Amino acid sequence: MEEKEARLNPFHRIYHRLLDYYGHQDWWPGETPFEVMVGAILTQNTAWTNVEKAINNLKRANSLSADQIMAISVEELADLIRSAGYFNVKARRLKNFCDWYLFQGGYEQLAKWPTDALRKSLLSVNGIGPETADDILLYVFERPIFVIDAYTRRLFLRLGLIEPDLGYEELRRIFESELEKNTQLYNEYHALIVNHAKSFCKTRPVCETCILNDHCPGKE
DNA sequence: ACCCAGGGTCATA
DNA sequence: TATGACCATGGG
Repeated sequence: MEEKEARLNPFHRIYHRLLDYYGHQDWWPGETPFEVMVGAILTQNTAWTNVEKAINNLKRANSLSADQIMAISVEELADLIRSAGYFNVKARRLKNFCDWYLFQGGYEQLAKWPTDALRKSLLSVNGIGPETADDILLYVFERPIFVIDAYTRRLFLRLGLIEPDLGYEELRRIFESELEKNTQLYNEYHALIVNHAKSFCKTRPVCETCILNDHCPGKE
């Protein structure tokens, strides 16, 4: 390994290895900010492929807007997002979110908010927890917030870089203090972690930590 | 048939 | 504050 890489802390080193291996991810998938926000709610504990179908249904029904989601019944909405799982819960969550979103004046108004206030307000919506809020803050409002998900936790635990029993906010604080506060960096990093988790033992002939850790047990 | 997926809420102790 | 039950589809 080059001398340059050796100077980086582990959190930077893993980032560069992932980026070298998988390349630029161009996240979040979605054509509009609103679509990204809907996707963030629909993908809660759910495979993305199931979310894509739900979003396509909403598009085909001309319902992928806050106004339309508020206009149709919760049953109708649940039917459209059926493939995303938890459809009754998520239909209510989408309505809760759209109600909040419209009341706050939509994207242009929300974009003016300071990050702390915006995060608190997002978390006040029933159905939006820390990870969903941070997806929206990072990928829609382009704030330097590091998203912690189950993959991040698992990977860095296996790499021996974090303790097992840290809470969401504690982990976020660690990542945000180990890395410079940079929206593009956090955007790419989270996307790389998710991509890595999906492909490490399926399409790639390596175990999860092989390409990231010089002492990976899977390397024999 | 089983396991997991880009979580979050609510009831209970 | 800390667990556990619950939500539910679709692919491996």
